Amino acid sequence: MRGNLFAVAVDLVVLTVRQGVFSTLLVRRGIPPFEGELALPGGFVLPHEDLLDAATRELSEETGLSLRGHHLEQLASYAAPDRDPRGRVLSVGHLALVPDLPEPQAGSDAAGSAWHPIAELPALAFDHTRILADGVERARAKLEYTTLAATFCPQTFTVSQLREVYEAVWGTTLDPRNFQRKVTSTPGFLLPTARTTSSGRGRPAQLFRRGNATSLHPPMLRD
Amino acid sequence: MRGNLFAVAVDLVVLTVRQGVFSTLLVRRGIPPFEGELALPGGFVLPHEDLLDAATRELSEETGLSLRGHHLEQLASYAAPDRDPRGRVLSVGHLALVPDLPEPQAGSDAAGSAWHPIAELPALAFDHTRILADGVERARAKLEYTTLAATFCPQTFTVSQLREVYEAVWGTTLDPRNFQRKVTSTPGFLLPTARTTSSGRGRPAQLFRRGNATSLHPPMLRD
DNA sequence: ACCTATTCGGGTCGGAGTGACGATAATGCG
DNA sequence: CGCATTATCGTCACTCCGACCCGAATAGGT
Repeated sequence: MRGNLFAVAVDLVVLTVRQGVFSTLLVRRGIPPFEGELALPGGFVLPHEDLLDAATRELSEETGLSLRGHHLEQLASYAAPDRDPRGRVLSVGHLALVPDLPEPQAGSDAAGSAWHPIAELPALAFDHTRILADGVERARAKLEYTTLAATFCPQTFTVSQLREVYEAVWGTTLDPRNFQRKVTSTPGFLLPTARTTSSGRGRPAQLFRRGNATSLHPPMLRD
Repeated sequence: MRGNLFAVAVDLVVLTVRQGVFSTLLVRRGIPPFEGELALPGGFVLPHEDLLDAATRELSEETGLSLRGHHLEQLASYAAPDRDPRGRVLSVGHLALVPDLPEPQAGSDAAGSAWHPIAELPALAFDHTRILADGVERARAKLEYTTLAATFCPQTFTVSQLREVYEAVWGTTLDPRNFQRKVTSTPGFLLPTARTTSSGRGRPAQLFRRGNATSLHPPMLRD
């Protein structure tokens, strides 16, 4: 085997919708390079570790958040020769879609971590701005033809909450009646439960659970 | 930087349609491990090389084929700890879609290379069967909502040739009249030229060139 | 108790897109 | 010349979507 060796890292684009705002999780770097700057959570893969395991572990170490039961997929790999001043580092970007989680805790290599709205993003370390943009675009596209929007919702949720997820992620507004017809007529998207949304004004809404369906045919149209 | 170093390789899923048969390019390995077995073309990334450059170079070295002007995109990374008996190797899979190219030539590290129909695939070295399956599925999905089917065609082609691409890749049959209506009514998919398909039986067909459109809204439906 | 704002959710209507399929045009072949 | 073959246009019914109306069910104010 030739001797051209790389360090391999994983970086995570963790997306959520909190209080109607499409947001991502960023850490403030506690060590060089880019010390003190914002970056995606992530770190180096261990010698006998798989990529998804490394992503889960690094997120837990840096923010205290667990991805158990949540959506996690590989995004793409980034390996420009000069993307890391320390040397040749290939980073495998990952995308996680989670419901509104608790506030993150500071951990190893990170001076702190917090949720940031996608709409008002600061500059990030390394090429993380590009990785984040790719993750956001992947998430926006996947809402069109999959049922992944429900992964942004709590375990039971209303049609309106699901609609607000689409509106937050896409930055659009959707007609509530047409949206309701679309999602309730898709078999396996929503499982009905007892209606108990006494909170808020207006007529109480029925609560649903995620169904088994994963794809959406025909797709939901973005505007 | 921690000392957990990987060798990084690129592997290529090169897909084409030749004589109506959906096919891929495989090499017979000339060196261990898996010497003598079939594998995807690919090899290690050089110290200052980008991933797409490495993919283009490796394909040229192993088969003599050039990807200039053809579609090439990153597919996914594969990094299971035991995927290569030589040690820790991360491979970045790539997907290339090309028209009917000349027969490949044998090159470095390869005892020979040839086109193989997707429908009757032998077992491949490493985890290349999985990488190939991911590439094939990506290609099939992309024909639905992009105009990439035209990248399988020569520079000028008829609507029937384009339809045969869809039929070969999807393994289905499509109604010629509805297909014609769909592709000719999509702005920017096909650019008309002079009609000259005197070859073959039946009424001569108009020749088209690829247009500037990249996405297909609404998508082409697979069956 | 009543009205009103608000939200949920069922329904209608027209247009775009598609599948199924008929009809016509333009060639090669016997 | 007849006929098979292929390309291309056209028709019709159906589905799905966007725009919109209206009733149903609650909270809050008076």
